[in-house]
Amino acid sequence: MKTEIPDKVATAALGQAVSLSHLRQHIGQQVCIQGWVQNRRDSKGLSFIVLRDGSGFCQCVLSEGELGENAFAQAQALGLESSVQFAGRVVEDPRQLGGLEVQVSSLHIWHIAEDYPIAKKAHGVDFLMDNRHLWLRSKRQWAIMRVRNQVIYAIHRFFQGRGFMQMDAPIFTGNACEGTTDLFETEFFDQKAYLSQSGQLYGEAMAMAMGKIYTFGPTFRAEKSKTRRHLNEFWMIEPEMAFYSLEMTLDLIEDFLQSVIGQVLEHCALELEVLERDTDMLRKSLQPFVRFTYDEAVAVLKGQKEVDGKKATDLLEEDLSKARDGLRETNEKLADMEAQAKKGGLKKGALARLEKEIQDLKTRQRDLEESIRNIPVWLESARNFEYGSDFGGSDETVITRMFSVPVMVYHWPKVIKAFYMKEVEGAPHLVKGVDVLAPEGYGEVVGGGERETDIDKLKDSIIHHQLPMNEFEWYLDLRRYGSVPHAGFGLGLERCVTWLCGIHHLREAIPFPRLMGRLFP
RNA sequence: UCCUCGGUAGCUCAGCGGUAGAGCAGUGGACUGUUAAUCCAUUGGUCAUAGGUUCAAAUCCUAUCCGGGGAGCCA
Repeated sequence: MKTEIPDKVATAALGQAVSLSHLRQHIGQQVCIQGWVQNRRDSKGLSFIVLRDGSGFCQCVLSEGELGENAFAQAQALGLESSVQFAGRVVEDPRQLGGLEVQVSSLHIWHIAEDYPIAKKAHGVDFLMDNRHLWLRSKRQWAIMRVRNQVIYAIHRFFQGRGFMQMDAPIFTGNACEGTTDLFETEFFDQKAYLSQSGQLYGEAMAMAMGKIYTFGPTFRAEKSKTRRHLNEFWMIEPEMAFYSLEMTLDLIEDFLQSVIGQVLEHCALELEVLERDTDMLRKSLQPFVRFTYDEAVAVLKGQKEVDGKKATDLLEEDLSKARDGLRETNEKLADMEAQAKKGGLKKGALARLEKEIQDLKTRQRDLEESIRNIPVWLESARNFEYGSDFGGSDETVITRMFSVPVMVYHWPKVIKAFYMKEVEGAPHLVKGVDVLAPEGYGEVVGGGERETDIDKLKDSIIHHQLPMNEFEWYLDLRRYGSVPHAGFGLGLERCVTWLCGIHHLREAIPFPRLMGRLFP
C-alpha cells in the first residue's frame, strides 16, 4: 500500500489518485483523489464539496484554516462540474452516504466550469434529453448505466459459461428478415440496403456451424412509435442453439434471466438503492416462472380461468376501486397541502419541499385518473379479446398483473407469428413460439421459439408471407444440408435494464437513445 | 398514421381578455458542519411561429412547427 502521498498535488500525482469506490480501504490515511464537483455548499470559512469520479461519490470538507485564504477562495469559486484534484485525509462520518468524508489539505484545479446547465432541481424530460451528454453525469443516470454494464457482463458470463460462442451478425442487410416491421433504408454502393432488425437468420447459419451461438448487437426499427417501451435503435441479444427444442428453450430463458437478475442483485446493491428499486419484488423473479400456452393465457385474460382462486377481471375491478379510493385520498391530501402553502409563514426551503410534494401528488393524481380511465377499457378489451389475435399492451398488463414472476406464453397462432416458426405437432394452426412478459407492467422482454426444419413447410410459409423466395435461398440451404431441430430467442437489452432498474422510460436505459425526432446529441 | 396533453426568463412553472409573475440558477453580500443548506439584495422576456377576432390578445379562433403520453407494431 502506498503511504507517501504528497500533501501538495499536481499533475505529477495523476496516477496516484485513489478511486472513490476504494476510499474505505484508506480510512485515517492521507490520499489523493480526483473528479468533478457534483455539489458545493458554503459557510463562512467552510466549504462542502461532493466529489464524483465515476466510481463513486464522497463529500469533501474544505476549511479556510486548513487551506489558507488563497486556496480557499479558489475552492469557493468552483462551479458545479468543475474538475479538481484534492489531497486530504479520509475520516469516518456516519452522516455521509458512504459513511466517509475527506478533509482536504490541498487542491489542484483542472478546470473551472461555469453555469453548468443542469441545476440541482427537477427538470423536464425535453431539456434533459437535449443535454443527455451532461445528464449522464447525474447520480440516477450513473446508477442506470452501471446496472446496464452489469447486465451486459452477466449476459456474456452466462453464455460463455455454457459454451456459447459470441458472433456478430451483419448490420447491412439486403432483405427484410421477417418482413413485418419498418426498416431503415440506406445505400450499399449502388444497391438498396436496410439496417438490420434482427441477426437471427444469420445466427441460425452460425449455429449450424458452431453449435450454440449468441449475437450481441444493435438493432434498427423504423417504427414510428412514441411510447416508453420503444427505441428506434436498441441492442439485442439473440442466442441460437442447434439440437434444441422449445421446451429446452423455455428452461434456458428462465436460467438465463435468473442468472442476470442474480448478478445484478449481487453486484449493484448501491445502484439499485440510488434508483429506489424494490429489490424484494425483483428477487421474486428468482422463483420458477409461470408457463402458459396461448390458449391458457387467453382464458386467463377473458376471466375464464382462475389463478389462485382469482380471475383477472376481478383483480382489475379491485384495482379500479383501489384507484378510486387512492384518488379521493390524493385529492384530500393535495387540498390540504395547497392550503398550507397558501397560508404562508413557511421558510423557503420548507415551502420548496412542500411544493415538490404537491407536484408529486399532482403526478400521482394524473396517474390515478389515467388508471380510472384505462381499466374499464382494458376490461372491455380483455372480455372481447378475439382468439387468434396478438396481445396488446393492455392485455399483457392484465395477464402479468396476476403474477410477480415473468410469464412465458408459448404455442401461438401461426398466422400472427414469423414465417420461420415451427408448427406444433398435431395442431398445425399453432407454432412453437414463446414470448416472455416481465412482471410489474414491463411487458415483453424476450421473444423466441423453435424454428421450422422442414424445407417444404418453410417454402410454403415464405410464399404465404409474400416474401421474395430467391433472397432466402441461402437460408433454405440450412434445411438442405443437415437440417436439425434448433431454437433461439431474442432479448431486448434496454427493456431488460428498464425492468431491473424499475425505471419508467426505456430511453434512460441507453446512453444516447435514438427515438423519433431525436438524433442529437 | 391516429387520439390526447403541452410550448411564457437559463431551468421548473403560475397567469387564461385589461401594465409580464414566482421559485431555482446567475451576480453581490452575510453565516465555521452543510445534505436541493439558509438569509438579504439584484440581473434577466419577440409569452413557439404566421394569420385572424377585439378598443385591448400570453389569454379567444385558424393553420403550421416542435415536444410529452398513448394506440397500432414490436425487443
